[in-house]
Amino acid sequence: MDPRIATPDNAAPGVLSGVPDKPSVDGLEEKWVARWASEDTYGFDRDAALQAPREQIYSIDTPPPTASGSLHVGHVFSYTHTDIVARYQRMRGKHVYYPMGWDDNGLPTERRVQNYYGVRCDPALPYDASFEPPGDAAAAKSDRAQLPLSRRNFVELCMQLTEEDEAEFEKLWRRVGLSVDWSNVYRTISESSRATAQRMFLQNLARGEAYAQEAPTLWDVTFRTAVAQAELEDRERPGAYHRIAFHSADGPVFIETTRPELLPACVALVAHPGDERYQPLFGKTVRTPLFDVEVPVVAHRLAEPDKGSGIAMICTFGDLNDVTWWRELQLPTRAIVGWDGRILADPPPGVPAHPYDELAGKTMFSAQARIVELLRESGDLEGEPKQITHPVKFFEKGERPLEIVTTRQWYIRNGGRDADLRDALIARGREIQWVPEHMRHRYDNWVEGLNGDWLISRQRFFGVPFPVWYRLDESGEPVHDEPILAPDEALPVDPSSDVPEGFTEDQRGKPGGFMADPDVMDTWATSSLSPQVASGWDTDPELFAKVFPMDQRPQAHDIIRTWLFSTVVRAHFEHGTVPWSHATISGFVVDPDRKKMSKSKGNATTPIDVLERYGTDAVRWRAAGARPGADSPFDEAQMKVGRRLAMKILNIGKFVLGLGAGSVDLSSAATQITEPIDRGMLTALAAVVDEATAAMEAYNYTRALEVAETFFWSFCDDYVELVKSRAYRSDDAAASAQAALALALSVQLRLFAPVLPFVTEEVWSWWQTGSVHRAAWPSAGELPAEGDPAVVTVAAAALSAVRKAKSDAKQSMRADVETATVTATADQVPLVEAVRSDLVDAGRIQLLTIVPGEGDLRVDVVLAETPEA
RNA sequence: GGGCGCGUAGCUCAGCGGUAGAGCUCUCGCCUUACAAGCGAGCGGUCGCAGGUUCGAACCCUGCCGCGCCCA
Repeated sequence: MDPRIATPDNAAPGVLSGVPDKPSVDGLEEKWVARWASEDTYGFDRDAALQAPREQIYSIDTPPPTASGSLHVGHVFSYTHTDIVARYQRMRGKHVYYPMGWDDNGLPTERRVQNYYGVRCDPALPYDASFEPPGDAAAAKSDRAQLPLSRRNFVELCMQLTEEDEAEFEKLWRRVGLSVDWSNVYRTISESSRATAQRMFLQNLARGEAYAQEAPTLWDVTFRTAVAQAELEDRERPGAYHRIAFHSADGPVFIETTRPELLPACVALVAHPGDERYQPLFGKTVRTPLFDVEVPVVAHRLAEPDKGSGIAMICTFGDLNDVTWWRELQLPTRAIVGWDGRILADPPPGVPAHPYDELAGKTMFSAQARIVELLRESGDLEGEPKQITHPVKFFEKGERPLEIVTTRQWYIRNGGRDADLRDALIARGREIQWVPEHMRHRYDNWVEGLNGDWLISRQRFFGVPFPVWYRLDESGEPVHDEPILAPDEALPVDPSSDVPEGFTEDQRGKPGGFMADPDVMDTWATSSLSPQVASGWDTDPELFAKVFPMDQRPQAHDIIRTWLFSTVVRAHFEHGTVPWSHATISGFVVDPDRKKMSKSKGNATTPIDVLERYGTDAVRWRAAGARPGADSPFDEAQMKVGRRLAMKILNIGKFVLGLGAGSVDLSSAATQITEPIDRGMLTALAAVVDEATAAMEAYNYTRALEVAETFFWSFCDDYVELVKSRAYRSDDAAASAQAALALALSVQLRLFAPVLPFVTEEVWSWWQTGSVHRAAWPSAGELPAEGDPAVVTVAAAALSAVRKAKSDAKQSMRADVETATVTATADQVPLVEAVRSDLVDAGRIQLLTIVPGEGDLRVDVVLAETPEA
């Protein structure tokens, strides 16, 4: 038995057995986490839910945390927000479908495995069944020292490490008190998730919503993978404008460029159609310096007259504008940038071998240096390069500027190239209830700014492969136009080890044989299916029909453009609906400098430490103080306040139950409550219940907590102080107080239960059966409606005035008052009279006089003589 | 450059047309039989600035200034 729990022998007289002598918040997590698990308090009753009407179900599309990462206080806050809502909905009697997922898919896991084991994936290597990871991982930090191993071995390590990580995460989440149904956990890399992702992809493909295309693509040269628009970020980088002369019959035409090394890739010059300076040149041609290639001068609205000389070279491809110009003006392609970010060995057609050979194989940096030398020698560089800083596109996880490389990639349509689809997706956004409301602008903003379809293929290893092979023709070239798709019953497949029907493994990579599609899906392409994966689209259609579209998608605001949007796209195509009715957007926890807390910045606070020092309830209390969508600073002083509230709930519970409230029959309590102040207090509580309920319905858990808490402190400090001596007695007036205390405790424990699950459960367990978390959310109907709350406020004001007199006289609150004269308005006089006896007891007043008067309530106090110290 | 949000007490934030609020901090008290990891009392603000609407503006409107985030 827990030593903190008092046995009947040492329990205080009149206190229920099981109530500890000295309640403590410490140790409650261990006790209740174990009990909730063994009693399956948060289990989802599938059979009952299937019988229930849809509105009796509440389903949550929990964000699967990145298993390879580590959790910080920010995660604890946002997951707590969701849990508060889940607990509330459960208490409202709903079947709460609240699974947990792990995102163990993608680049972060790859990197973690590389660093943890000191290995790297080399897809060319064969599988080694006896492979054991090196024990001494720390020694192998540098890229060169990493041990190469096959893709299958690498993926096995990914699976292994993420499983360990996930076990740790689960332990932490349980300690945080998440009321997740832990029998329902999914992994984004699991067989069923892979099957879902592949099946959904094939559906998209069959309906024409997915397609492959050879096209210029933003390319990270470090990771050697394509990246999507959503993964871009602009960074300010130094650069220089080079003023370069193109040659025409009428003399030189000067352009200014930050990328002179792309000169051999130039296919045209472009100026704005309204730019009078260049009107005469439109439709004519000029010749490039050094290479002497003839290129047209064209007009396009995207050219910026006030940038540089107002005329620019179009290269294939220097930036996204080049891609637009190339596409819209139907220009030729002269690609010179390779997958490794170096200049290709051979010049594009029409470009002379010399001086191209001076650049071939060079990095962009050295190529630029060399071409500047050449231009200077030929006299085509005018003046010195002008240093500037300008925004350059980067992969958000990358360290080198992106290049644009023409590759074959898979895309899903997202409205970036289709106005009708874009409008339909914006309309979907309007069907979603956003919390807070203004977050929908982020969505609209993003969808309206899309400039291409969603690129979903990545040239990586640990992810869901495309379930596709290609036949190889007689010369060994893949026939991309006729992809071989995996049959539905075979999913999930790994085309790099599975063989398509009609072929044998020894035909892999041979002319006349086949090859696998080498790519894996982008992490968002798989996580965009979290509602389908979590709800059993692929595994439990009956359940899926019941819980989808889901009720809530909780997430942070930084991934509205990625996770949220892509989820909407997939549901729109597959189901013709939104994926959920509500999107609840939590803010960040920021450090004292208002910087987002993140592990990479080194300013993250480890949650376990905070949870241990202040207790889970204290941390959850602080989390609940951060309103939906609002960033909130991490401040340890606030945790202490939460801890104090948790302690207070334990203490008031113990006290109230000890006063006799523990033996009150709650079902008939209302009939025993006769004293005006008791009825007034409960009627005030009824209003609090209504307000808290309305706030919770609007997902405003902060407001719900605030009203409950304000009431609670005044309940403890004023009401309980006023009635406690009466409650000690054994007459009808005592019974009234005891019944009121019991009702108030029951209601308040339930109001606090979603935010403070541990202490409320502890106190509940002292006198009730079952879990408070399965009890009904309180309703105003449980409480007397006709009491006058003003009785409590007037009595509290009078008591406060008496306290002030004692405090001013530097006396103990126990000091006797000889006379107290309350001056109150005519309306208030009967109210004060109604609490006369309680007031006299609480204030230790020998003679209380109540007189009518004007203005605010006033109490004139004469303290009794103090005995000489 | 566009969008969104935010500027209220030293700090964190409520309030969003009717006499400026809470918690923390700070100060001064109090062994008070639920709680000293507690309790009581107090100090503290021209509500970013400037106009406007109104009998009345922290709140509504306009324009600035500052901060943050998202997108170009």
